[in-house]
Amino acid sequence: MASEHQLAPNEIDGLLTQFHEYLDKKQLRSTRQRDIVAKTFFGLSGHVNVDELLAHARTRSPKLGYATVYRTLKLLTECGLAAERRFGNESRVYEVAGDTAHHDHLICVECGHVLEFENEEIERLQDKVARSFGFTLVRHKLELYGMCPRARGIRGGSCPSEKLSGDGDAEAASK
Amino acid sequence: MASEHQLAPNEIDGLLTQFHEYLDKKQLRSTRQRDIVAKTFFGLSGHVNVDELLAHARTRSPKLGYATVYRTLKLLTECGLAAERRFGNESRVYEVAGDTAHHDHLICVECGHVLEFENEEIERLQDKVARSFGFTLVRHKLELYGMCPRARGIRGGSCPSEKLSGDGDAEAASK
DNA sequence: GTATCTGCAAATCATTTGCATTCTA
DNA sequence: TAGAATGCAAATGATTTGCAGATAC
Repeated sequence: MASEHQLAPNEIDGLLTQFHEYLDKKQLRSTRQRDIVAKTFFGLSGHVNVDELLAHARTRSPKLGYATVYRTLKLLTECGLAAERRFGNESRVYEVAGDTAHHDHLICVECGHVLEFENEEIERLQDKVARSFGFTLVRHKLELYGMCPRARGIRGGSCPSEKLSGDGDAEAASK
Repeated sequence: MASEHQLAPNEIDGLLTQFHEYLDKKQLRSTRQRDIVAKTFFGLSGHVNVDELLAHARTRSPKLGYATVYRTLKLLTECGLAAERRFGNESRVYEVAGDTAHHDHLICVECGHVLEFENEEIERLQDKVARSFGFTLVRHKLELYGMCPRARGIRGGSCPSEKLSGDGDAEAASK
């Protein structure tokens, strides 16, 4: 999918430690399942949906259920290690925190493929706007919806915008 | 709600005409219910959710059902007269098209109140980014989440950010 | 030991769909 | 009149919740 790099094992451990610290602080318990869900999540890249995460996590803990995954993702989101996203009408996907801070999304309205980009200047302006209203910016969500070059020409045809993203990954047929 | 102005009757009629043209073009039928839903929608300002819209529309057509409202909103969205939004985990709300073109949202993470803003410069940059990927920008969604001044000081207290927006409308207790 | 967590199944919520009936072109 | 739209109710899909048993502290 988009432009994410797998995290290195030591990075994963770092995030897991942060998770544990959060659990401690909130006097919640550190359990085998929570660790599995968290580590599995950190090990995945890009936009992770609940089904995917559950499937992967079940290789380590077969009886794991949706409820636990949802509950754990909620915790991860609370402590900032995961970020929820929703594109168009799709259902939720989650991203690992590290990525989160500084990238936004460019979505092809024809083929649905999602690219990621960063733009310091836009971020700066966002901050400025927020401050002008007296707000302290916590996070933001910017999604650009457009037509990729192919889609614009060949309306109705397939729209392999991923060919443009430089990470050659054929997931456009999804959904 | 945010900073919307009620549309004038002639503006509403204009939009309704556009809707009819779209229906024509698609060879769909113009019906009493569709008109009622559309006009009711155009007459509401700000972020309209389906329940609200249904409730209002039922004053004119009591047996109107959810299905029709959803189906009509889908049409309105297709032809660009409505825009779907989704903030955080809330369910969908719709905005009338006119508004849509050039404003984005600033949301207080404490009190949930939503302000609107416009920023030409950000728009320009968005366009630039999209073009740099070869995309033609169709629409965008920018949401800034932050803490309003009161919330930052008085954590846990109420967060009447609407007091700042200059349109003195007390809907913060919503949700 | 006790409060918290898990896993299951049942519940909920928003949205969509099937179908008999009603209406528009 | 034929094809499309409505309104109801039932279906769906995603997410949440209740609860009995398992587990962490």
